[in-house]
Amino acid sequence: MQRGRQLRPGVTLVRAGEPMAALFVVRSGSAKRYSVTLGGGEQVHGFVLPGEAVGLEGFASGRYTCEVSALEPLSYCRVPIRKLEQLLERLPGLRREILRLLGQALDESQRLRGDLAQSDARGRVAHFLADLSHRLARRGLSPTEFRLSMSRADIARHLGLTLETVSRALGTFKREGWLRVRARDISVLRPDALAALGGGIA
Amino acid sequence: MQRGRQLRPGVTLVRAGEPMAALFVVRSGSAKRYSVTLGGGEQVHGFVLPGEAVGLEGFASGRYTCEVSALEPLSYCRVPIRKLEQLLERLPGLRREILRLLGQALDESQRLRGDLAQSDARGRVAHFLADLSHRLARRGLSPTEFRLSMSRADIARHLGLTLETVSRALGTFKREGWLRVRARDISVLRPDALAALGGGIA
DNA sequence: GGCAAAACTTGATTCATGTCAAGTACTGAT
DNA sequence: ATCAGTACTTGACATGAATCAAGTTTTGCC
Repeated sequence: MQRGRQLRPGVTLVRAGEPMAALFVVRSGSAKRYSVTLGGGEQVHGFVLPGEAVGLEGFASGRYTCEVSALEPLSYCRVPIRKLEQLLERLPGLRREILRLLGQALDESQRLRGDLAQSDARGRVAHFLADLSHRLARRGLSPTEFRLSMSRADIARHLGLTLETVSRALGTFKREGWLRVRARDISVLRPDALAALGGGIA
Repeated sequence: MQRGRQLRPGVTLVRAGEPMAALFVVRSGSAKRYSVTLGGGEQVHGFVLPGEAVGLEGFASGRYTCEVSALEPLSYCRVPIRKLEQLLERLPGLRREILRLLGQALDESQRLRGDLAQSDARGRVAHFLADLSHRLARRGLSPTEFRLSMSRADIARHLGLTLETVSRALGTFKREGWLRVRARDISVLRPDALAALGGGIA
C-alpha cells in the first residue's frame, strides 16, 4: 500500500478505459466520479468522500469505467491490484472485506437509483443531503455542518435535475427552516425533515 | 452447488433481511428484484435473466437487501456461501470471477442510473428494451423476438415512470415502426433506433 | 368456450420541472 | 481593494409526464 499521495483540485485520479492497476482509498478531500456522454456532457455517478474506495467497478473488465477527479485537495492511498491479489491469497478476512465493500457499493447504487426513480426534485435533493450527512457522520465528521465541494451543476447532473431546480429545492428547504445555506456551506437544522422527504425503503 | 431447483411464478427466492446463506444463479425463467417502500409500494431494482446471479448485494451486510421473486417458472442453482468461501480459498480464478461479477453488477447499476437520470420517458423505455435485448443475446436467446415476463407496472416502477407513460412510449415506438408489440410479445424491428434513443456513455 | 378479473391502451387535464433570461453574489487574481 | 469571471439565484413561460377516467384486450379459471 502506498500512502500520502496528493492531488490538486481538478486533477484526475483515474480515467475511463485505463487498465485497472490499483484501487484507491481517499484519506482526505473529495472527488467526483463521472462519465463523458456521447454528446460531450458529464454523467455524474457520485462523489467520493474520505474513507471511501475508488475504482471498484474496474473489476468488471480490468479497466476503469469512469473518470474520478479531485474536487478539493485530495490525499489518498494506492493499493496495487497485484499486491491485493497476493494478500487475498493469504487473508480470508480481507477477502470478506473486499466482498463486503463491493456488496455495499452495489447495494448503495441500487438503493440510490430506486430512490431517485421514485422521488420528485425536492425528494432527490433531500436524499442527497441526507446521504452526504450520513456518510460524513460515518467518518466522524459533522453531519450537520459541512461544505459542499461540488457545484450545483454537479449535484444536478448526479440527480438527473437541472441546476436551477437544485437551487430552488435548496431555497425552499431554507425558507422552511430545514437548512441554512450560504453558498456552499450547509447547516442542517432539521435532519428528520430531510430524511423523511428523502424517503426510501422500509 | 445444488442444481435443478424450481420455483412457480410469484414465489419468492430470497427475502430482504434474511441472512445470506447462498448465492443463486438463474438457469431458466426470469425474476424481479424489488424492495418494499415505507408506503407499501414496490421499488423495482431490476429483472434477473438466465445466467445471471441473485444475492450479490448481500455481501454488504451478510443479509439480502431485496426481495427476488419469480416472474415465470424458474429453475436455478444454489451456491451456499460456506461452500463458496472454501472454494475461494483454493481457486484464484474463482476469486477473480466473483470480483468480476460484482464489479459488473456495480458498473451496470451505475451506468443504468446515469442513463435514467438523463433521459426522458421514451429514452428510458428504449434503453430498457435495448438492455434486455443485449442480455438475452449474451445468453444466446433472440435479441429481437422476446416475451416480456414483467408487467407494464413493473417496468414503470423500474424506470421511475407510470405504467401509462410506458404504454404510450411502446405505442409510439410501434407507430414509428421500431417495434411490433402484441401484449407482452415484442419484435424489435429497428434495434439501431432504440439504441440511439437509449443513449449512453461515449 | 365463456366469464370475470387483471392488464393494458387511450384521451383530457393538471402540475412539476425544464428552458430561457436576467440579475446577484461569490471567488480568485492582480 | 478592485475587478473579472464564474457560480448561483430568481422569475416567466413552455412542455413532458403524472393523474384521473373511460374503454379495450388479454388471461386464467370454471
